[in-house]
This record gives sequence, structure tokens and C-alpha cells, in this order.
Amino acid sequence: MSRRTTRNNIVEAAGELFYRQGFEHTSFSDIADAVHISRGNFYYHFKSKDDILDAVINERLADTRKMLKDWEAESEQPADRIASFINILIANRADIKRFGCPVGTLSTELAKLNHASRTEANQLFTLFRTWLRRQFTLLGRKADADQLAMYLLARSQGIATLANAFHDEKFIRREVRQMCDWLNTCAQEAAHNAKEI
Amino acid sequence: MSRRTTRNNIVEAAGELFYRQGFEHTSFSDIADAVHISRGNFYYHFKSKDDILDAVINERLADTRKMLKDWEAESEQPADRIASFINILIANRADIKRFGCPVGTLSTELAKLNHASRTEANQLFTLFRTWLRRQFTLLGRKADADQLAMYLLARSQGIATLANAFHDEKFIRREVRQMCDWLNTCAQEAAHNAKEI
DNA sequence: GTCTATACTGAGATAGAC
DNA sequence: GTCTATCTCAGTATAGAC
Repeated sequence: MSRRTTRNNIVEAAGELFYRQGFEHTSFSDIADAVHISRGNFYYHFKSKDDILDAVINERLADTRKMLKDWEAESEQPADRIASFINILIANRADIKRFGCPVGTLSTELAKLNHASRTEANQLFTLFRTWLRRQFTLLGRKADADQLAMYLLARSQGIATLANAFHDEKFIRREVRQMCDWLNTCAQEAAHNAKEI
Repeated sequence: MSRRTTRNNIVEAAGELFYRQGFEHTSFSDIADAVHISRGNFYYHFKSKDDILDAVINERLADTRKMLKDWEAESEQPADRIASFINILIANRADIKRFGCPVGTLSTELAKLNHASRTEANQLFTLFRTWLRRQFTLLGRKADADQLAMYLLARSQGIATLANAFHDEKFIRREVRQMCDWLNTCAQEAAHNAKEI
């Protein structure tokens, strides 16, 4: 686990602030206040604000890889693993309601800024997409695994956006329930097809 | 129709730039260059940048109201009207790919900025939600009309976010096709239920 | 490694001439 | 109505003491 160095503290605080306030709207002063260091001290650890952003994205990528690995270790069944993905909406519902999805909102912001780290940030989406695709393949839906992965990703994104706009946690719960139903149907279809062959 | 006054030109150019670059990231200089006026001239027409934002939002609200009205006039059947909504994803696919959904991305940005006009901007979502709810009610799905409306809204939002992140228009087309299928099933169910009663 | 002081830039906003 | 000139301020970034 990452030690409590000043550098790590900066990345952690910046990551949180970028999520809550947006990257551009977060100033060095904001981060300095959170970490309790002076503004000038940043430049010992990073050479620019963009540099901090890269560090934040890389940490999120590492965290996400670990999370996906954990989900695979926790469940044998691909359907259960996919359910783990769906349920992060519930686990993070309070934050999602207030700040939206950390992946989607960063991607959207960097797209508007036409920021150099856009591509990096979108790797977060790719991580989920690839992982979900693999699970759907294991589930026996090889032919449309990527489509199913994208469907789930998109639906989760939309739920996060609207839950944020309407400040509505109940909406998250309801949609998650529906997505779980959908997943069950999906798994049953796959099992049925497997018997036929 | 709005005449070509300087004020209207400012609102139009600002609306476009806010969509493409984001509100915060768009400066007076950017707008001034687009409209070919000096920076100082803004303050004859608006008292602040936030004032311009309000004007932009109000124009979008008016445009959206008109569009929804037109869809109602163009189609008698609620299912066809809902299809009009789904198909804006196709009509605007090039912009969506590059800049995301104008409603969703503004809502997301203003949420992060904790901006006073957040509520105003979210009225855009409410407009679509209420209109869709009414169409689903007319379709004979009174009991779950609002849930269906939110489902469609959320799904469209997610599609826009991912199409933007992955720069993928084909994904939009495929998802739109699926949503149209879903809508047909929806309408058939409603028709079936109507017969039973 | 961390600080203070400071340079530099671009932003939003104002005053007043035309 | 539109312009130029200017103000103020916050932001990023640098230099150099400790």
C-alpha cells in the first residue's frame, strides 16, 4: 500500500478534489489547503498541474485494476462478478448523487478541455470494458460480449449522470435492481444456449 | 425567430462554445473572437459571465420546448413521438461523438462548479422527463411512465458519454436500434394489456 | 523537502471616450 | 452601442532561503 509520503498525500487530495470540483476548477491553493503544505512545495514533487493529473489517473488505473482482480478472486461465477460491477453504483451511491461517476465526469471534462491526458483517462473505461467483455465471454456470450459490456457501461454512466442531476438515490437503487434482473435473464439465456449445443 | 442583434449573436456563440469547450474553460476573449466584438462590449449587454450562461440556458429551454411541441405535432402516435426523441442521438451523432450531450455535460459541469444556475440547467432534463412521461402515459403505461422516461433518458445519456469517450458513432447507431426495438416491445405490451382490460 | 517571496499570465470586470 | 485602456485578482510557475 502507498505510504503516507507528501507526494502520495498530494495525489490523494488532488484526486478527491478533481472528482468533487473538477480538474480545471481545482487550484493549487485548494490542494495545498487540503494537504497542509505551501503552494511552492508542489514543484518539488511535480513539474506542473498536468503532472499531478497524470499521477492521479495512474493511481486510479492501478486501483481499478486491483478492484477488478479482487472481484475475480471473490467470485467463481462470471455472473456474480458482473453483479459486483453493477453494485458499485449502490456502494458509491452517496458520492455519485453528489459528484457523478468519477470515470465519466473526468472523461467528459478532459474531452471539453481537449486535454493531452484525455486518452489516459479513457483507459479507465477500457479497463472496465475489457474486463466485462471477458466475463460475458466466460458466461457463454462470446458473440456479443463486447456489446453487452458496452451496454452495461453506458447504462451505468447514464444512471450516474441522472442521479447526480436529480439528486436521487432511489433512482440508482431501482435501476440497479433492473440491471440485476437483466443480468439474470442474460445468464439464463446463455445456459439455455449451452444445453442446445 | 430571434433577430441578428449583437445580444443574440453573443448568446448563440457562447452557447456553442460552452458546449464545445465547457462553460468555465470558455473566456470572454473566445466569445469576443467568435462574435467579432471587443471584450468590453459584453458589459453593455450582460452584467457578468454568469448572466450570459443564464441567457444560454433560457434559450436552450425555449428551443427544447419548441422541439418537443414539434414532435407532438408531427406524430399522432406516442410511440412515434418517443422514437423522435431516441433519434436525436442519430441526428446529432457527429457532435455527440466530439462533445457529448449538451444537456448532460452542462449539468455535470455546473454540478462540479456548484454553480447557482445548476437548477436552471437541470430543468432541461425535467423538460424531457415530463414530456416522455406524458408520451408513455398516452401509450398506456401510466403506472410506470416515469420509470420508463427515466430509463430512456439515462440510457441516452450513457450512450452519449461513451460515444464521446470512445469516439464511436457506430456504437450510437447500434444502441439506437436496440432502443427502438425496446420501444416496440413496450408498445406491444401496452396494446396487449389494453385488450385484456 | 519545505518554506516565503515574487514573477508572469490571463481571467472577469469597470471607466470613460467616441 | 461599441471601442480602448485599465484595474483587480486568482492562477500557475520560479527562485532562492532555510
